[in-house]
Amino acid sequence: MGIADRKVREKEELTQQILAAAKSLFIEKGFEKTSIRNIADRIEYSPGIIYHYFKDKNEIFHTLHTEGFQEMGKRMGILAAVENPMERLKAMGRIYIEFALENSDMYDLMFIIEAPMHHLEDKDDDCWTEGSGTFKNLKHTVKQCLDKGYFEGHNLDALSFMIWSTVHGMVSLKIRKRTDVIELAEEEQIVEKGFESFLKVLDKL
Amino acid sequence: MGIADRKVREKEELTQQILAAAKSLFIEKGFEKTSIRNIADRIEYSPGIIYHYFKDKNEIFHTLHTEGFQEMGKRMGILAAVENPMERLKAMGRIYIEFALENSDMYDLMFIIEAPMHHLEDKDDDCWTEGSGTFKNLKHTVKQCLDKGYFEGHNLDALSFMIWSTVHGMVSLKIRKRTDVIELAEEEQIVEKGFESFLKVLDKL
DNA sequence: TTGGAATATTAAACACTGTTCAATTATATT
DNA sequence: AATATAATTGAACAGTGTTTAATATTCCAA
Repeated sequence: MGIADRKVREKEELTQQILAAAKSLFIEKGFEKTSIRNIADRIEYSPGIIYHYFKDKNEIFHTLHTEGFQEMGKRMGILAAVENPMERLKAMGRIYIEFALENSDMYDLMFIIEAPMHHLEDKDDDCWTEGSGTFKNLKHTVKQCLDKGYFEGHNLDALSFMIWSTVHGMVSLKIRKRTDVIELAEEEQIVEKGFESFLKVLDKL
Repeated sequence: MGIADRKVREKEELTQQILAAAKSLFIEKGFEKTSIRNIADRIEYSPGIIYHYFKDKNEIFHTLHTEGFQEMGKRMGILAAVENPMERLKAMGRIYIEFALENSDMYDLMFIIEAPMHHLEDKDDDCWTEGSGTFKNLKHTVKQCLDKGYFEGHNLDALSFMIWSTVHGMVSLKIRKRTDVIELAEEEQIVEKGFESFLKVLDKL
């Protein structure tokens, strides 16, 4: 059935074209300001066609969202090699920030943007399964730190959430441009500097 | 000049009506999904009138933004009474979180939303003057802590930014609904629990 | 090779959006 | 009461997401 195969391939190709166009437009103009017509223009098809490949605009976002978590998961993969949980925790933070700043559009999509969370609320999609998987990994590492005697007197859930919040807070303030107004000496490196402070804090715990 | 006075008063009244309607709609539906026609409907005027009171939709946002910082500044006012900088820092965090969760719409407007930062970039409006003022206050308190021997080995700017990021991260994850997907035992109180962890961390520094 | 079925794609339409502006209504002054 | 001024309107423009009937293309069997 070579023909059917080719058709599947062609359909897949257009799907990828739509996703690529949508992604680059989301980066350029943001989710809200990207229109279906914009996407259709870029791939040189009529707007209607998009609704034969995706239910609606949110589903396009949703698909990219999932891809984002997969990319992040891939990057976190190397952490398995790090034996010491404290070192792993620090490396996790570094990779997290690196990913966020290098793919700020994706990060925005994954952790900041408002649009389509309701999509994920009821259905347990792969998407936030990945997402909560990432958080579970963090918790796992924090747990190992606790077991080793670090972070004495801390609650696992609360501490894990706080750690996540710290790195998320830094990158999201940066991404949403709340750092350049704040009159800091080295605004450009503030996230890196902040992360160094974060590492120092971890060492003292 | 009683007539002119009344006219000014009436104009001011309609301005306030527009702002009140816009605010409540922003809370209900969010900034993007609130239309000028929605606002006009609520105050029972035609859409056009709004453009005689505000330059555009962004200016409405901008005005509310400023009000948000004023309200926050007011709340931070009581901190002047707290002598001990460490205690003041903790209280600051508590007030910040309290404000953010009680006025999540405003907080969203002030620190998360993307829309109209370009408005503030060139002009030095009262708005982010207030905003950076809040951060300057934080820095001032952190400085006093450093002077008292706390936070040894830390850089002022970096540590202040990290502290701000931690509280911002917690409330923004909550506001943008990234906490209810994460499968935590007590999701409802996670920000409070996280803040307790934060306080414990401060004590160990 | 051709006819018909299946599929892919389109263009037009619907109800919405922010914004502008000429026309209208209401108010104030002379 | 007539006129000047200010406030308000509603229609229009160009854009949005989405649906759908019509069209174009591709496929397979006769």
